[in-house]
Amino acid sequence: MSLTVCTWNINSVRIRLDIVRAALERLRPDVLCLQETKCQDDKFPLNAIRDLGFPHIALNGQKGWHGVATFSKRPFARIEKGAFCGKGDARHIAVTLDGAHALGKPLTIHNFYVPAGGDIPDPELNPKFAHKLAFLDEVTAWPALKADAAGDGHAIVVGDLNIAPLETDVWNHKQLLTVVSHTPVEVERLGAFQASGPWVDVMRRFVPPQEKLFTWWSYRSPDYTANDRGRRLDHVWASESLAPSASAMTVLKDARGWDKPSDHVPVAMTFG
DNA sequence: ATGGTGGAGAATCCA
Repeated sequence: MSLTVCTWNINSVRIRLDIVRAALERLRPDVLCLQETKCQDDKFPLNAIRDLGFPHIALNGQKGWHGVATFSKRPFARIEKGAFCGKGDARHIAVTLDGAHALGKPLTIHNFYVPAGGDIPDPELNPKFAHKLAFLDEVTAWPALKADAAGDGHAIVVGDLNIAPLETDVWNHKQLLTVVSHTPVEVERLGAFQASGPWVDVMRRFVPPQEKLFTWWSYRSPDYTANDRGRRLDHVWASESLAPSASAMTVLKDARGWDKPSDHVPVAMTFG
């Protein structure tokens, strides 16, 4: 008995239902967390998702951009939507499964879409970068999240965190030190967020920090396989109580080469 | 130093 959680920045859920189906057939998750759904809740393809075997659907969407959604084979005992930085941005949803599953305890899954931060890595010059840092600070200080990490149940943080923290999380560490997603100030903020749980970076239990590991390849390159210029922007963190149960991981790199791909690929983590 | 591509949704804005 096990439980698999998958996270994927889908970059528009409505135009990629076919590859959502394909990824589900490959990964067979119990829970799928999507980011960048780019879909208002009242326009969400609920029936298509139910037909894929996910009767329980939690939405936090908005028109045009951002948006997160979590689908589950098991019912939700609780759904919570965080609002950060005084904005109405749809960048978080948390669901709690009761203890009637393989892990035997209530499980809360936080699904995040952290602001990308624009192009200039200076909060004085670039309000988007300032927003990214402020968002991370607010999440780090969020009492509900810390309580989940330290609570009696299990907890997971997944999502597009838009930061590649390790040297091996980017194709060229030195070259990307000044590129938003890998700058020291962001990496420090992400580290503070991770330490606030504390949360365990379970992906790196399967691929050691000495080895490169990517989940995103830019659209702005004609061939994503050329020189493998990727970054690890998507993450799975587990509470300390849950981390030892992580038993398998798949980064579905093939998905970057599918028809009409997202620029991110799905990451599936099995527990138990 | 720049531009490269892709989605939303109606001109750019965002990634």
